[in-house]
Amino acid sequence: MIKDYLRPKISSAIRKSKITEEPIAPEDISLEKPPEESFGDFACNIALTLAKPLKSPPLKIAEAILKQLELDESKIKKVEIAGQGYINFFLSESWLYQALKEILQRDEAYGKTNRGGGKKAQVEFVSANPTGPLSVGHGRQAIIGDSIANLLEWLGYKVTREYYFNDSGNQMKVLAQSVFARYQELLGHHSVFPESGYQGDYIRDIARAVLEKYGEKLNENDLNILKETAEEIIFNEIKKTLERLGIVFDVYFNESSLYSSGKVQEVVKNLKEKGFAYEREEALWFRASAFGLPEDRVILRSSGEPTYRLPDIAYHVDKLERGFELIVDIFGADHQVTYPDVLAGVKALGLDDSKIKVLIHQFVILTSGGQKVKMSTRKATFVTLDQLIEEVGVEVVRFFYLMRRLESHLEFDLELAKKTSEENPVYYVQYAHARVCSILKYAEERGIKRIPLREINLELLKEPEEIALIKLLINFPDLVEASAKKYEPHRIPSYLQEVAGVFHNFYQKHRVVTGNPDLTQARLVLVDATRIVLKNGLKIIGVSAPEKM
RNA sequence: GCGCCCAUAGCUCAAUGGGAUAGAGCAACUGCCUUCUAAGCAGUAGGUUGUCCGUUCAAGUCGGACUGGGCGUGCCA
Repeated sequence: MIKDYLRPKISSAIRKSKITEEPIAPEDISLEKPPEESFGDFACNIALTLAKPLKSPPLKIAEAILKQLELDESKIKKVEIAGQGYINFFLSESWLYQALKEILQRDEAYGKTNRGGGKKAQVEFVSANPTGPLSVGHGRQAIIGDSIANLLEWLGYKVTREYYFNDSGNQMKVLAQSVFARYQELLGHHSVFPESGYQGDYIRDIARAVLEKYGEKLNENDLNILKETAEEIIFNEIKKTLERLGIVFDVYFNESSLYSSGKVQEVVKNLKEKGFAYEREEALWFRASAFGLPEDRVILRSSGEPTYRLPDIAYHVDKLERGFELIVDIFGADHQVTYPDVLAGVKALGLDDSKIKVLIHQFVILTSGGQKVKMSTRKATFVTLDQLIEEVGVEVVRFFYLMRRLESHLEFDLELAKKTSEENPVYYVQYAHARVCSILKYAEERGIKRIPLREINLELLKEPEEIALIKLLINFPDLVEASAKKYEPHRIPSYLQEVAGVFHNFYQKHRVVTGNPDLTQARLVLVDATRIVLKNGLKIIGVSAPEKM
């Protein structure tokens, strides 16, 4: 990549110019895309940032650096000082053509790097307890999580997708009671629906399934059977929904296994031994305050039952023990407060909490006719993810959720989603891919044989639209790496839209299959490269790349 | 009260470790299909980036105060 070439060059030019005593490390040199084409392909602001500490005008510094720059003309054709002291670099065409070739050579692997070095990473997401179908809220997390997992894979990590759930808590008890109440209703018995019970219709379906399987003989002592049946049915639904979205988890981790394996008990013991747990008012407290947190927290209630923090700590200890070098937790905004305790707990046990990266995404705000609706599984005031998929399709759902930053509060209206789905940018990108494929097919049908890459004269690609497209395409690996490192999957859809736009623009102005066979060959390379980038980009975000639309 | 997140075009959102003239899509308006897919292209219009201070050569981006919204703040998960 060109930045990897330029940074050391600039760094060494600074050293040679002797304008500063402290050397500037290559990675500290910022290279960005200038706002305008006439400013070149990369702009470096180092002279501006050095101006202050060196007490020297930026233009003078820039000139001093420029004098010492030794660049290969086959890579950089021109360097200019502009504005208040920017150093602007202009890529040479030969470099562009070389990079373009690389796209075709690497094909489906284009954009993949090995910076992760095959290290084990884990992404935990969704992790909804099986109390009801997934809602449009869960959908956001499911798609963000899956895409981040994809990105890490493209970065060269070996990724495990994991779903953590708890089927022994109070929620599941209430679920069983809710099913029992509906079961009684089916039998025509008088029943009292639990006050905080799950009101969704799916509970009635489960009750019917229970009735079919176990007959009329169940009573309130059989809550466990009801729970297990409900859990099985709901989990199957959840898995089906996820599969429809193309999401498959490697591990479903049950919290209760942390008790049966003794991990939870071990955490308690270790915390006590290290002096980070103490008893007060018959409860066991974790000394979170020792890690800069505002207050200590209860981990074992006076009743002897653990709070959620304890198994969460044990779970993360388990993750680390499984050898993950990178652990990504994706939570909704409601978990904001809990994770610092968990990280502190991990640290208290002498483990490396820096391997754990917690990503908090903001909620989906559900509206109906302009009115905000509070989404609640218990009250069944939610739109299911299945409903949404039904209405607008998997492609739109995935793209829709990914276009936004994690911090963005996503306002969601099913009616609006239906209406705007037809205008969804996902089709814009897919259409570009279909168009590309159609051109390649047309060329093939016309009997145009693709000749070996090394025999093609790419220098014929010199129209501004062609150069613009090449420059954008070769930026793909950089983009993938940046979005992976920063956990910002929304950059991918945004970039793909840009690629589609620049391609459409090129298409409009120039014919690919022309009377000039050499030019045709060169343009087919460009079109093929576009196909590869679009396809690979869509793959990362889990959207199909249709060859026809 | 306290903590975290957000506020950018009429609407939904972008803006790559502060960087040069804040960009797309939708909606509105004007053009472009005998030629590789018009689910497309070109163009017009739309903005004091919630308000006020501050830091900086440079602020949508960093800091502070305020306004409005979301989520939390439990020996519930």
